[in-house]
Amino acid sequence: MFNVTKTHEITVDVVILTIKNNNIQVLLVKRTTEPFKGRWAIPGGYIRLSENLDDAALRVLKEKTEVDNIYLEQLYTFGDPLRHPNARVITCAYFALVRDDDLSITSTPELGWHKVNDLPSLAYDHKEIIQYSLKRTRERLELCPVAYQLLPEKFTLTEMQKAYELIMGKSLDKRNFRKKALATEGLIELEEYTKSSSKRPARLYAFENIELNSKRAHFIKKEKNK
Amino acid sequence: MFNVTKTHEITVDVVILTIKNNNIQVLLVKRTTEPFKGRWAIPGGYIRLSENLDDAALRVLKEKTEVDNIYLEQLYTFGDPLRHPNARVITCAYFALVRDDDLSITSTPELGWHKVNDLPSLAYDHKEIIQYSLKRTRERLELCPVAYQLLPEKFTLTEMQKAYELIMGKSLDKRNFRKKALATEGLIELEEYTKSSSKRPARLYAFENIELNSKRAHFIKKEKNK
DNA sequence: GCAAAAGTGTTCTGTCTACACCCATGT
DNA sequence: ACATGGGTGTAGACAGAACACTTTTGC
Repeated sequence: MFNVTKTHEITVDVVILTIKNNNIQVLLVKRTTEPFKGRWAIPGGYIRLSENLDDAALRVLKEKTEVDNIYLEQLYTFGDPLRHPNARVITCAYFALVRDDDLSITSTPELGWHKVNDLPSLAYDHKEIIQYSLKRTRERLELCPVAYQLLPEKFTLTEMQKAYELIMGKSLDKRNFRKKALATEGLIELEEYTKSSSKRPARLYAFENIELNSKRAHFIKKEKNK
Repeated sequence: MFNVTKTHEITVDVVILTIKNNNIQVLLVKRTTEPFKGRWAIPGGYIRLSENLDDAALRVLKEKTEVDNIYLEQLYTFGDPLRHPNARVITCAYFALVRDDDLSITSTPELGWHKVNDLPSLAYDHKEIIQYSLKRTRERLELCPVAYQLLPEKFTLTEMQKAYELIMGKSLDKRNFRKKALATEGLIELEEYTKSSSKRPARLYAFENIELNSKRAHFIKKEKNK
C-alpha cells in the first residue's frame, strides 16, 4: 500500500462521543487488519475525491451510527511521521456528539462503546486524539450549550447538569447551574413532567432548534429578560 | 470506482501575520507557476516524509522569514475538492505571529506584506484562510496575551493597546486597558522609558519569557496581587 | 411518615464598563 | 506657553460562587 507512493496518505478519523450510563463514551472499532490488528481504534476512512473533509467525516459517522443531525466539528490534523508504524498517514480528526437515544448500535465484538475514563489500549495515536476531543468539548461547553447535543429531546435540568458535570469533570452547584441554564437562549420549558421515576416528577425542557418529531409539545418559550 | 489514494496531495500553508505601519499585514508570495500564475498566495509547501506537520509549517515559515521563536499554531485543514482547479490538494493551514522588528524581509515583486484589510486577489481559497486566521487570532487574544508575539521586545502600553485594537477591530478604553494589561501575568515593568519621541517619555514593558538578548534590563516584576 | 430527588433566593465578591483631568516633555 | 501623547481613579452594572431548606411524589 505504501510502496507505490512516496507521498502521504490522508484519512479522516471521527471521535464519536455520547453519554451513556452516566459516562462519556466513545465509539471504537476493532481493527481487523495490520497494523494494530485486534486493537480498538476510532472509526475512520479515506477521503473520496469528490468529498470535502466535512462530508467524509459525516460519511464515516453515518456508516457507523446511522445518525444524522449531529454536532460535528473538525478537531485537529495529526501528522506525526511515526504515528503509523509503516506508512505516512496524516489524519484529519473530527469529533461528533450524538444523543444516546438516537442510537441503535448494538455492541458487537468489532464495534462498541467505551468509557473515555477507562479506555483499552488503542491503535495509533488515537488515545491522544480522544483526549484532545474531550478538551475541545469542554471548551465548546463553556461558550455555548453544546451539551444539548448529548441530551435526549426532552430532558430535566438535573440530566442537563449531569451532562455538564461529566464533560467538565467536576460537580456544579445546583442552584447556580439552574439559574444559568434557564437563562440559556433556546431553552424551552415544556408543560410536561417525568412520570416513570419513583420520586417527585421533574419538569422537562427542550431546545428550540430540535425538532420534536412526534406530537407537537405545548411549551412556554423563555423570555430573554433584558 | 476511483482509486481513492491516487491523487490526494497534502500541503501546509502558513498565514504569517505581523503588525507593520499600524496595520495587520500578511506575507504573500507571488505564484510563478500555474495554476493562479501571477496571483498572490500564502506561503506553503509539501510535507517531507520525516517531518511532522508543525515542523513542516516551521520550515515554510523560516524559508520565508528567517525568524524563529514565533507563535505558530495549526489553524484548520481545508479540503474542498474544488479549492484547487485541477488536482485534489488538501492543505493543513497554520498561522504565525511574528514581530515586525525581528523581520528583515525586503519586499520584492515576488514576496511582500499586504494589509489584511486590503488584500489583492488571491490564489485558491487563501482569502478564506486568512480571514479565518484573523478570527482565530482574536479568539486567542481574548484568552491570553498573544499580542506580545507581535510587539517588539520592549514596548509601551500604548503600543500594546494599538496592537489589541487592530486585532479586535475596535477601540478600547485607555484606563481599562492599562488596568487589565498591568494585571497580565508575565508582564514586566522596565525601568526604562522611550526617549526618541518628541513627547513625554513612556514607560517600557516586556514579557518575562522573552529573552532580552543585549544588556540585562533592570526590572520590577509585577506582584500577583491577592 | 419517610426516603429521594425537585425546586427555590440572597449575599458577597470580583470583573467589566463608562467616564475626565493632570503630567512630563520637546519645540 | 502650548501641543502632544502619557498617565491615573471611582462608581455602577453584571456575572459567578457560596450556601440550606421546603416540596412533591412513590412506597
